[in-house]
Amino acid sequence: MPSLQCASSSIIGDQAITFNTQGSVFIIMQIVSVRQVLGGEIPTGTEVTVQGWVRTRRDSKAGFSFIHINDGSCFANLQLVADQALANYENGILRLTSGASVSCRGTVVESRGRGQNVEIQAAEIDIPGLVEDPDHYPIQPKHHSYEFLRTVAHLRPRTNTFGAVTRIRHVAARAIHDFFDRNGYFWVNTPIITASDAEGAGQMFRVSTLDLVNPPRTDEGKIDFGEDFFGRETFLTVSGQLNVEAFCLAMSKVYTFGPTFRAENSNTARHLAEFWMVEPELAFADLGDLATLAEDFLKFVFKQVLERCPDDMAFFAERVEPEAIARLENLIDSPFVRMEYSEAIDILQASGKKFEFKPEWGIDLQTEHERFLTEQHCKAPVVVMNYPDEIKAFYMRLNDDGKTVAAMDVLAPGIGEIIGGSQREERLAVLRSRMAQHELDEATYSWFLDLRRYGTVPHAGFGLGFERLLNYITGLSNIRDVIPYPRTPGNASF
RNA sequence: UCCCCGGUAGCUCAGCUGGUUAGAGCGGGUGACUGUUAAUCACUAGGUCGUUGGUUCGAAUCCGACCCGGGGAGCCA
Repeated sequence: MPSLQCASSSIIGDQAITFNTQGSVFIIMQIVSVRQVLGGEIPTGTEVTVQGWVRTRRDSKAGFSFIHINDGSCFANLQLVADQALANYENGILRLTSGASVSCRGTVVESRGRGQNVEIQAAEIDIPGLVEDPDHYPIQPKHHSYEFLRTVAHLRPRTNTFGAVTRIRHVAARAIHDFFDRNGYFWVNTPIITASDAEGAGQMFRVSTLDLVNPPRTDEGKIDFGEDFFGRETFLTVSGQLNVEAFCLAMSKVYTFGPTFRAENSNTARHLAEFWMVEPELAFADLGDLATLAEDFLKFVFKQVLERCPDDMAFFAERVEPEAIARLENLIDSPFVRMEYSEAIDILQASGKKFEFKPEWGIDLQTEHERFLTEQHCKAPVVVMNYPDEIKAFYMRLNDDGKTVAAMDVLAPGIGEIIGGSQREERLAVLRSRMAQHELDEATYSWFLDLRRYGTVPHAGFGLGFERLLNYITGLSNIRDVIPYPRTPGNASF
């Protein structure tokens, strides 16, 4: 609290702290977090209450026990020293096992052991909940496989790994909002329920209140969605882009950040049926502006995570991906590699590598191609720009060459496509002809076409998979390990 | 959805060219010891070997089907 220099008092959660003009701290109520104690915010000699869950307990026959607790506030555990003189020592403290909850009143003291600067000399340890059946409690102080932890998604927040993931996820989300806020973007909450299929970005989940067993039928015997809740077929959104474009052409700089749904039968470490997507859209901008935005954006988020989560990142570097910190630092310091799609194809063809799919102008880049470019050729994230129009969506802007569109993908080592974006086709006539090519019904998109009729401007935007970003930051390789409750084909447990 | 690999104690795994009572480490319990650090040492409990059919005198082990998980691919963020 050194930054607080004038007399003041504040209440944060359950604690009330009063400061005098000299900066001394008087604590009235003293429920504090492990982070505050270990961070040196609480002077030694102060009586406090700390609360959390037991990680390990060790007993000394000299008549006391060491209890390590974690409350999620930070990576590190706090050591409680419990003397046998405590009233519930025999019946309570000696029965503490991993996972039990404790509330401890005690004094912050300098530690007499190594491994921590301070610890709590307990005066009283309340135990709201022991672990029943401790020999079957799944979370032990040892290595667990990620596969196993997914089967206990309700308990894995208690592990080092998932605690770190949760804190980093929070900080990254905050950083995303901060980045856009500082750069004049407005957060637009686009609808979750939608009647339009955004460019066929993927299979959609149907939203309906019809009786599935006996639905109303039209005269032709088809299901009568006119009788459905919204009077038409509706789905969960696969992208907020089309909706946010309308706000872009009024607010200039906007973004969405929310859940997105894809009913694809994708069984990979990179796909979820429910994930969070960030979609900025900026007016009066071209593809180059967009690539710059993507780069600035990623660098800002990475920087924030490194600054605010050093302990968590150190853990991932030590246990998961040795390069986790170094590669973020390198990325922050160096410009992204940008290349034309045509150039990427040339590089792949000249590489002499044997690919399962032969790189040829006109095909979409395969995972093996992306990996070569990011992991071997550039050893850095790569922005590939201007793809053949046949392999990209209808709304992407047709380039003057007539055969490519102003699309870009940001590819990250180990993850593949982390961002996909484009400059949008703002010319009404061109957009209509591209819609015709894609056999899209103009009536469905009439409002989207209006945006080109009434004060159209060049604009561009991208989509970023939030969980893929977290995979890249943490080095965790499976997308199911960076979201609290993963939804994948055949699995909606918890 | 396709290709490959796997499912043995609460967890991580060994055992699998078929053959007595299926093992280890961690975790749990008991005890010893210690300002301890995923402590250490001793003892101990704990398993219908994914499910289901089949081959065989005999199956954790071989074969089929199914379920679940992992890796890779496609689709994409």
